[in-house]
Amino acid sequence: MGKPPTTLRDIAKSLGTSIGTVHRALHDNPGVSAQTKAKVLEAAKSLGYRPNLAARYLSSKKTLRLSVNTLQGTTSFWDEVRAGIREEAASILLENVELEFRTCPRLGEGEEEALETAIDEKVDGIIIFPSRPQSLRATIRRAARAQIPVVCVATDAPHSGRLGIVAVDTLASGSIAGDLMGRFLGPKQGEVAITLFDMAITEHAEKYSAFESTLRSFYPNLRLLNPIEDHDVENEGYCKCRRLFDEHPELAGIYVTTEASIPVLKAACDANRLERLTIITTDLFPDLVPYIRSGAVVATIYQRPRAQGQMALRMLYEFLAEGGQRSHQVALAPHLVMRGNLDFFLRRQSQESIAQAIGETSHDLAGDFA
Amino acid sequence: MGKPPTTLRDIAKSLGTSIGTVHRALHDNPGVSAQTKAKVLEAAKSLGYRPNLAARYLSSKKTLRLSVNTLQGTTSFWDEVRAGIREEAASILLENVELEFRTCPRLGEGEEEALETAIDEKVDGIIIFPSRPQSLRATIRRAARAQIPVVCVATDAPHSGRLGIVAVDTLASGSIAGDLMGRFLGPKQGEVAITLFDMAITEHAEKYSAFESTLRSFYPNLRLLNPIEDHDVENEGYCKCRRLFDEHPELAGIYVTTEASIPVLKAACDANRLERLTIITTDLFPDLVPYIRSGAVVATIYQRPRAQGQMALRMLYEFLAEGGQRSHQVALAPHLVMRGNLDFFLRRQSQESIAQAIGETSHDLAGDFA
DNA sequence: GTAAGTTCCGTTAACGTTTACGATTCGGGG
DNA sequence: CCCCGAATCGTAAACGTTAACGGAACTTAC
Repeated sequence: MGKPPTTLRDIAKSLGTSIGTVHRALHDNPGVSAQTKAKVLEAAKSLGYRPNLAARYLSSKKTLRLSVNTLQGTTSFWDEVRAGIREEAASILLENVELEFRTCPRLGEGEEEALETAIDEKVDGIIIFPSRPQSLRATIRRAARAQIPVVCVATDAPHSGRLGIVAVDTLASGSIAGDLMGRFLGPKQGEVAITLFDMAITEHAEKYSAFESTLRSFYPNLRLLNPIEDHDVENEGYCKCRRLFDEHPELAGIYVTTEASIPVLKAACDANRLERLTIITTDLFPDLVPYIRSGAVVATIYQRPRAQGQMALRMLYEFLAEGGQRSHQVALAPHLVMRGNLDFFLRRQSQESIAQAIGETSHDLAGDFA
Repeated sequence: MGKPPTTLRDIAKSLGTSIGTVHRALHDNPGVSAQTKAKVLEAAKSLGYRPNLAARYLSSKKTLRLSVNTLQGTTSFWDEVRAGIREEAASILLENVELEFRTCPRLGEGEEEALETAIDEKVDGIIIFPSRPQSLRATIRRAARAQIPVVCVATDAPHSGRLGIVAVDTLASGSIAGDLMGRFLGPKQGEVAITLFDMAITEHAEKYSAFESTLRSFYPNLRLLNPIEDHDVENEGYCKCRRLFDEHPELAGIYVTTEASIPVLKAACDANRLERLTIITTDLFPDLVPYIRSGAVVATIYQRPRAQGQMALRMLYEFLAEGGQRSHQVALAPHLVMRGNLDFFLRRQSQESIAQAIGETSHDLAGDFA
């Protein structure tokens, strides 16, 4: 418990060599024979050496450059993600991170190029939203080979060699939506629909599957229609939903998983179905607020963009700082927003943007500590 | 942007004095005249001096001793809180915190003494659950006067000079419960009950008020009965509920805010009312699981004990490390657990306890955050 | 056989802060 | 006048790591 930690000097003394050699060996810098290097590594392990980060930072003072490759976005989702990243970066005591934001204007537009320039400029780590996971896989691999850790946020890029992933738990999201839908609609027979971005994206397929399986096992009176894909194109979502409403005049509920929920709501409004539909949406942004307040949207599943950003930065930083042994799979629980607690979440968001406008992290007014 | 930060030496040079004097002045150590001290402080401010934490830690290597004064508890709630604290402490890169746990066996039993010994032993900071806020107020004041920051968790101790408070948002909890209750019960007339610990505790009174106001504004068909207080006494909760069920045979729903929800459920079971009641509970622990799985409890509002612990430790540490300017009022959004997403939360908890049994911090599905 | 180049390794000065110790002044009591 | 203590300040050695430099040994090339 109270043993002083082993230092480079301890290792050097135990081997009868010098501090410089030990340092070179541990960082496989050139200038040390394979034999002594092996000895050093062994001694380090057996003595339980762990680098003193304070000393390291003090000595080298090199800052970590992190690239944040995300989306402009049509809602405030990605602004919140970036705010979370900034906030977490600011709360690091050793102030040794520098953020570089590379923001794509539209879905998939130039995301590969942005990632490539980040790699070429030799940043120390990358946080990325891989909107087209399969087309980015090769480039993420390239980063991994260049020893640049990549953390995915919101969407995973499987088999890409990425370091980790932060996202909302799809199972929890889909099944809470299913549970609520089932309870809200009651025991009558009925049809339920779901809209999503694209079944080819793992997260969306999983949400669908969780929603479907919850309905099937607990609410067999409800029949789930085939999923509607909108590919984040406003018109596509609107048109498909209009047709859906025409073809299914008895539709009882709809779960909108897509980021672009407004077109769906517009379609429901234009089809004069807003009142008779039980609508559950995803995320929270200004345009959605009136629908929630009026009760047209009974609930929305908030994906906690800020927490996603915070966790992503934290994961990356811990890895870079100490070779982080923490989990690299973070699945956040979604939040449920309804009329009653809507103000709580709005207050939060606005507090954040005010604080951001002031330029620093949020201050406290009620601190009566001397 | 790229300016090197100002150091003690910079201040000393600008005043033509020495580094030692500057240091003494900044820490109001004895041995420096009032005049030069003022000059140093002014120069420090005007040069924008901020201490280099890495150097400070490297040089002094004193560790922060933090006392964690919580409850044994009848559920796993407080175990989770402590796990969150431990986890967050372990993730601090400079490993300079030492935790001392002072755990009271029962509610309010010896909590004042525990706090006093923590103060007397001159710990650097305290995380506390003030189960009887008013009776602890004086002692917390004493800590504040002794320059020991105190962070309250789960319950606030107002006007006590405490540094900060971490808790679940009562407004969000109470009103989401109200919203769900209203939607679940539908448009029929009906009576709804609520149980809580004690209306004298701010948090519980606020939850009641939020629940009540949500019902009143959105679901006027539901009538809320007077709150039932159980004071965390098993028998009291059970008996009062039995009487409630006898006197209100048409009761439609009940919101159980108390930590001890099992007695209430037992009462409902013994009164043969489990199926006809819509029950919303609080928190998540093993004994509650079968009720949720069977559908007897439609939903439970999870207070995120782990996140509360994490945030509390973080708040305390940031204050001690850098004089933390962050907000000292953290209100967490509660999580909603239902049949569908129950497994997600159970997986989380069990993984945590496995990791804890192994002896270190959680290596997997790391947590909930912010 | 010397100059130059390699390969390996030891030494040392930083980094910014804390802390212990030494130096200087000034007043006053002997 | 000398000594002592108090008050105020300067100096220097740590803390553990990095990075640059220099030296020794040993090869290769002329």
